Amino acid sequence: MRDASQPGNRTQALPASLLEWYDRHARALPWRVPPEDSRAGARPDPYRVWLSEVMLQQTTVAAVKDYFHRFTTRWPGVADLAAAEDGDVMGEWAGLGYYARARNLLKCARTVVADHGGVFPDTREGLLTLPGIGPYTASAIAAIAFGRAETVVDGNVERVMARLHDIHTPLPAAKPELTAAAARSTPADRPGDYAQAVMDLGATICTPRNPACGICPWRAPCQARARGTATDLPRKTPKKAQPVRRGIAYVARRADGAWLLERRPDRGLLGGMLGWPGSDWIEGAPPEAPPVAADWTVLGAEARHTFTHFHLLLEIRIATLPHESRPERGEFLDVAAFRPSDLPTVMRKVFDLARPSFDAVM
DNA sequence: CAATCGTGGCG
DNA sequence: TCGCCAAGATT
Repeated sequence: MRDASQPGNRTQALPASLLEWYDRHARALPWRVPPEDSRAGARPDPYRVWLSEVMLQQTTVAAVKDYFHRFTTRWPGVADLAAAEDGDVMGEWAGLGYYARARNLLKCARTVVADHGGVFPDTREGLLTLPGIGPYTASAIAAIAFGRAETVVDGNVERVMARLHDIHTPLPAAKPELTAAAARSTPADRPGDYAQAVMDLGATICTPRNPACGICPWRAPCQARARGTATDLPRKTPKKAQPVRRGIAYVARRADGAWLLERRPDRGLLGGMLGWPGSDWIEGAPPEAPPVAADWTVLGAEARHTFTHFHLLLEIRIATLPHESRPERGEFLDVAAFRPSDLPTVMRKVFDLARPSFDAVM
């Protein structure tokens, strides 16, 4: 019997067995066409595929679902999104994280409308020219929305390939090797379903911890399972410890109830998002940085938050301001215009800690 | 290539 | 409590 995982085996037994599994176990998702419809030639809306793939970058399906529904309800097509106000899109994205994605989402929508007649390019190469669309997303859209036989490599595919072929090279150095392995088993038929099948497999069976090898459709050809190395793969280069940074956030309310907020610059951490005026976040003592001269009260509780590469401890100071107050930084948002849900999570934490103190007085 | 860039869940 | 992890892109 031949080993189906060996390169050079062109029987395509690997995609066939996985697609058979996918036909029975595909998860129903709002941006997805069911496998039976897909086999009949149906394809999903490229706009919805693009939006879902951008939202899913480094983000779980569970976290994305509500955001996807709100975005597609408010902006049903790419032209609707392209015409949206920046602040509305950033506010709708608030809480999902990696806010450069939202900035690039808008740039991309506007480019598609302005330079492509409102129609997404239907090739990987064409898609790669658009903001926020990298190697993974370009291949995913080309395969899923346009039926092109592109190789889709995300974290799931890397893990599945590392185990299937028992590859011990640590990531990210192993990336080319894993991509080559994935390319060898990408089928010309149903490439979009195949890509989603590998990702479903990685998300539900070939999981990072406690993989369910016993019920895996690829248990027979899997070399890591045969050698007992599955849970050790893929190997990764160790990452360094995260430092603690400290800062001060200033929460102020005017006598008429308006809140003092600030739009952050379009680059860097939380770029383009609404937030409370504050100091820089640094290791060591946080610098004073009040947006306006006032009688600032130090709040007892601090906001704690962990970002990708540091922990943050935010001291909170609050003040009520007179009508004639003219802050050096930030702008007043009246009660009707301020939605706490427009804030990124760290800023919403600050708000939740500070608000009771205002409720008591106002 | 390595660093930057969020958040929530889970063992 | 903590580290790891999730359908990565950009610089």
